[in-house]
This record gives sequence, C-alpha cells and structure tokens, in this order.
Amino acid sequence: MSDLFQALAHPVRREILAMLRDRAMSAGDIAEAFDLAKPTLSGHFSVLKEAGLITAERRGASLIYRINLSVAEEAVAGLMALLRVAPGAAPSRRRKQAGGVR
Amino acid sequence: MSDLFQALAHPVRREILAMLRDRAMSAGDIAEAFDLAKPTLSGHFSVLKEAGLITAERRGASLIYRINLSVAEEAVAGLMALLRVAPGAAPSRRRKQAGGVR
DNA sequence: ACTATATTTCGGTCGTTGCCTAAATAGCGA
DNA sequence: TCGCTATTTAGGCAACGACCGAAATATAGT
Repeated sequence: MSDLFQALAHPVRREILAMLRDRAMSAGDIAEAFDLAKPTLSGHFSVLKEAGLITAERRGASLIYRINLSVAEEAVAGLMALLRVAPGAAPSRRRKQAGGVR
Repeated sequence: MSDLFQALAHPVRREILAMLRDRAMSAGDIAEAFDLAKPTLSGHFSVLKEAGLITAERRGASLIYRINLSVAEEAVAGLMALLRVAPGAAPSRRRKQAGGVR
C-alpha cells in the first residue's frame, strides 16, 4: 500500500498512468511526451512497475507498458478505506464522526 | 492536486488522517501515538494543513486538528479521475481501453 | 510578572529521490 | 556477426525530505 502511494506521489508518474489509461504504449512513445531524458523516465517506469501499477511486455526491441487496472482500483479502494469516504459521495453529508475534543 | 498526493505519500501522515477520521485530536494527543519527536509530527501537521486535508483550531494552549472531509473526498475523486476507475468497481469489468499497441 | 504546558520554528545531519550523461544490454535484420 | 534501434543500468551530483535537540512562541493560571 505504501509503495502505491509513493508511486502516485510524483506528477510525472501520475501523468504516465493517465496516458496508459488510454492505451498501452512503448517506453519510447511515453518518453517523447516528456521533456526528460530517457533514463529518467525509465526510472519512473521502474517505480510504477515495482508498485504493480503497470506491467511490461517485450515486443521486438521495444517494451510495451500497460496499466494494471486491478492494482489501480486497489489504490482507490485503499484511499477510500483510509479516509472512509463513500464512492459517489456528494459534498460530504457529514458521516458520523465522534466529537473527540470539542 | 499535487500537494494532496504529496501529503498522502507518507505513512505517518496517512495514519494521522486515519486517526482524525475518528475524532478531532490535539497535536499532543496525536504525537503520543507515534514514536517520533514532537517537532517531526508538527512538520507532518504542517504538510497536511498546507494540502488542506486538516484544519487547526486553538483551544487554550492546545491546537485541535480536524480532518477536512471535503478535501479528503476531493483526493479520492482526483485519484478516480486520474485512473478512471469506478467507485464500487468489482475486480475490473474491463472498461473500454483502446488497444494502443496491441 | 512568573511559571508551566503545548506546540512550533530554527539549525543541522543524513538518507533518498530526481535528474543527467555515458556505457551496457537486448532484439532484429542484413 | 555487424550495425541499428530501443531501453535499461551505472555512476555521480544537487535538491529534497525526514528526523532530532534546542530555542522560541502562545496561552493560561498564580
């Protein structure tokens, strides 16, 4: 779970996930979308793969990356569980929350 | 949005949010739950407050922290939008995803 | 005004992350 | 096998984040 949030913490990695959400792409194609060196992107791929958010498949000389939907959903579910917010929750209908201090 | 994910990236901060989800607590009370120095926790509070995830209210010499549900929901909504996963989504009913590479 | 309590701000250390260039690896076609 | 393309690994450096102890600030009570 911690790896998941860690992976999601970097804007470039989130953008990569958003791109892969549309379609599978090669490392090179993804890299072209950013103004960063290829090795830097490769490092980001590594973090995402380690977290399980993406998978790689070799196709010729290229590596095709795809998003792993089940893990992505796990991330969302984990965050919802942590904050205990309902899915389609409207502007917070004030679920029961113990007074605590006040 | 980036501040939100950044704030959620640290396990201690996530735990703080989970605690505050139950009830509002003073800085000291929260600090007691961790084996960390007070200044360290104070730094975490600062990050969470900056992200809008918590708010502080002074009560005597103490500072009472509360979670900000609407921002918490915004975080969940943001993650769902990024990954485009449905809320109660079962084990991924394979939404349409362009073939892209194959 | 002084003291005690609660919390933050300050200054510094240390490990990690993000980025780069250069070099290594992997696959493919001639 | 050689050469070409695609991508990763290695090495190094600057910036950042997390942590601590000490000092500063804020509030309340005496």
